[in-house]
Amino acid sequence: MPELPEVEVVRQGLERGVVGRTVATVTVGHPRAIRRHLAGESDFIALLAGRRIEAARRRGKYLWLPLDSGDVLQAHLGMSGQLLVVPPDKPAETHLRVRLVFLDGGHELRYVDQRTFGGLAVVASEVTGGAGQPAGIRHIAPDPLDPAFDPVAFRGALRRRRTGIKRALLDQKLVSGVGNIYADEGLWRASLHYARPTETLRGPEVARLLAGLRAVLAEALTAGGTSFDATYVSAEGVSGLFARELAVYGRAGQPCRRCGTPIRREKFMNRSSYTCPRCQPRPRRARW
DNA sequence: CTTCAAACCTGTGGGC
DNA sequence: TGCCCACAGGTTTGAA
Repeated sequence: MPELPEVEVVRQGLERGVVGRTVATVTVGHPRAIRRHLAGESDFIALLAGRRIEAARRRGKYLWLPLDSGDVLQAHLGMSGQLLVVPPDKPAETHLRVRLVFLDGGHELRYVDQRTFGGLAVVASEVTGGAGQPAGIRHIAPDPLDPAFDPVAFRGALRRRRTGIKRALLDQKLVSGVGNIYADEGLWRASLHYARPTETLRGPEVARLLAGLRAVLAEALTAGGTSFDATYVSAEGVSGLFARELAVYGRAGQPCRRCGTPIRREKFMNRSSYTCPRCQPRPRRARW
């Protein structure tokens, strides 16, 4: 669901809404939402109660809140997760899974998730990580907008792969934050087909792809993210406006914004891929 | 080690 | 109205 722009919008909302505040009580409404917290519900609650939230951080699609205990509250929104900062008297959402009440009696932090693919966990922060990065997400690569992102390493890693370019873009170990929407949008901007074998990519093509990804991610972030419905909203419940800027995603049959050819939708990796048949011709050697 | 399909969930919308 | 299928922005798992 949420990709880099949407998750970053949530992070910014958490920075405004919960950083500097101290947790009073925690309620877990669905055990599946904290299944990654292996020690269980009572341990999860005990590690949060009385702790002050020091910051709101993100890597790729992962979020975490460093606590004054040295632990971090880690979150992944999965396909349908939301972290909402709402008044305590607001009625419970249908899929409310976890509720954090604060000592100051102000707005609560609620984890709401229809499908529960995402969830929360309290984990020890990585000692050597510097920024207190959770140990469990060390394998997540920097995102294309991160100063730590290394384009040379990215190109090398791509060339060593034996798969199609879109599959590689969705692999968070290579580059993070990119999901189905922004992979399709980035590939369209670079005029590359999703089934292009990674090992055949030339240097300029990788540079074009990276530039396309960076541009679309930055523009989407400025617009507050992509939101087709009320599932993808900021911590304050606001929908982003980037859906109307999309070039290919969800635009099957509509004219390509570059050449007018109707956008094509295909099933790929158990999901949909959108391409312009003219701007992004299928490579002779296709791989997926 | 890499690659890939299936599984994990709940809900919505379209066709009949 | 109801039923059934396809589909939804992600990650993990296990098999090959």
